[in-house]
Amino acid sequence: MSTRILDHPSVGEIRLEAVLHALAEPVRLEIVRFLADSGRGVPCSEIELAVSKSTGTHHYRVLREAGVIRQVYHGTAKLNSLRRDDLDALFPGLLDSVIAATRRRPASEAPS
Amino acid sequence: MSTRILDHPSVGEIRLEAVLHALAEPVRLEIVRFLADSGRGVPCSEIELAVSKSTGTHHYRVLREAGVIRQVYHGTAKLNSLRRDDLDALFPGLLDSVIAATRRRPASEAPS
DNA sequence: ATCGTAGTTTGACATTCGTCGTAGTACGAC
DNA sequence: GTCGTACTACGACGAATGTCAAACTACGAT
Repeated sequence: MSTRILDHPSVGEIRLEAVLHALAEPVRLEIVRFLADSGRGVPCSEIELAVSKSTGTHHYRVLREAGVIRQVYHGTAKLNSLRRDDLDALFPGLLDSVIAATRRRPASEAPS
Repeated sequence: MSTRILDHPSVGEIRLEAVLHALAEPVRLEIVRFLADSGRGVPCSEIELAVSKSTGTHHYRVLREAGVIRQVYHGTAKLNSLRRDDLDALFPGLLDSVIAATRRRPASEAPS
């Protein structure tokens, strides 16, 4: 059998450092931006990343273990969504400001 | 002679990932919290950190190179201050939410 | 039962990171 | 000048991180 249920940190277990660390990476920031835009559970396969599949899996896990996203299985797909409510309650304004900044500067960009 | 003038990124050079990475570390977060509380140029020696002096220097540099703090020499002391204005302009709400969260959970803490 | 799709796990690797001690530089005071 | 204070620079070290390919598991459909 499988561990089809994924471990998520409870709200009380979410640490600021872990969240910031999770967000401080271009690939993961791209995932967060995408999830913020599409609002609902998105399968990993729908988000095109510039890295291999296993690296993608790794980044999703970092985000989940930091408490940034929620992942639930739905058949063979794994639906990802932002934990907006929890993060907003813990760190009001944090996610909003990061997402807003990410939208202004599309992904990763070179300074002028 | 000396390089008594320190390089700071211009506002346009500040990258979100670098700022988040700089903030995603307990010692650096402690420095930021301290600077936010005391408002003005604070010498490194005034902030007691749980690491050696050379490690402290390293963390100050990471913060400066990410654009989070400004450092200016004043005699032999190096005065540190938050780049609140620049960060607020670039990422409105980000610094505020991080500082607020840091104040709620003193430094680094274990989940319940 | 077979196949394909979706995602994971396991090693491996190079890079970055946080840490330290030691030696060094810059400046003010004496 | 000499001394002390404040901070830096240089290795060095182990730990963590991002990356990949290859082999694997889980599920749905045929």
